[in-house]
Amino acid sequence: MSPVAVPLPRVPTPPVAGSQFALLADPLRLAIIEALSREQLCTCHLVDITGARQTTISNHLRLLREAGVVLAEPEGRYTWYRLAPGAFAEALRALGAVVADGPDAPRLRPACVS
Amino acid sequence: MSPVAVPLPRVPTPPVAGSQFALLADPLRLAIIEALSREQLCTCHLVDITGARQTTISNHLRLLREAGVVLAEPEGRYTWYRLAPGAFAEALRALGAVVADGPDAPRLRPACVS
DNA sequence: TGCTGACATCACATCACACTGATGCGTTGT
DNA sequence: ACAACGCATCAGTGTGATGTGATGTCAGCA
Repeated sequence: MSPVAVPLPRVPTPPVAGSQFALLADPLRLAIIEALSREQLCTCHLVDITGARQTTISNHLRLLREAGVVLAEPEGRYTWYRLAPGAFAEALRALGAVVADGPDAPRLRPACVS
Repeated sequence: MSPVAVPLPRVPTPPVAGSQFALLADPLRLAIIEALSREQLCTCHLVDITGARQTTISNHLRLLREAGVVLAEPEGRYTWYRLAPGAFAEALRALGAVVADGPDAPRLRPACVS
């Protein structure tokens, strides 16, 4: 590590979008998110649906909770989970800006006059 | 459980969507993708823009190429890169199905009668 | 009051991924 | 023909993330 050396912001993208994509990248987490987008569920339901172990589900739910994309509502012995309102809106916006189903992007600059 | 134990498809999501999210999850790759969504570029441009090393950029471009989301067009000494048409459309569809900015999802089943 | 069930937390092992340096290849220019 | 350049590939390394088992906590019930 250099002593000063700020981590270097690479491109004008809200960094939260990248971390939201990371949340969606794991297949088990994506299954959890999709299930929660259809109905509120508690942990044991997700264990049944996905076939993963309770500890694994709980770990992923903690990540999703800390990222603010799911909300936990303890109710007696159970804990109901649901998607937070506006969850992944940032990722959707960033992805929409990229997909751009128009014609090919132009070549704005000459080849490598660094 | 069946004795043969097939790898167990977890949820009816095209698995390609998950891997597309994985491509978007890395901040450097996201920077490359966003840059290519605005204009076609060759490797050296991406080295300039991102500040990463040429080898690193080349590695990421290979991943993006193999995933079919960017197209390479060699032209003499240079290689122009651009986003493939319809790249990340699968991810956009999957994400759109999840975001659902309506009211909260319902509780369709009782708590944990596994 | 003691047991069971739902869920969270912790420590650990494993594994995949990203970065790097060295090297090779094809093209351009002199 | 040789050098410089753009770019790809390869092998090595370190780090972070994921799954797992053990354990702890709290609520409900007999």
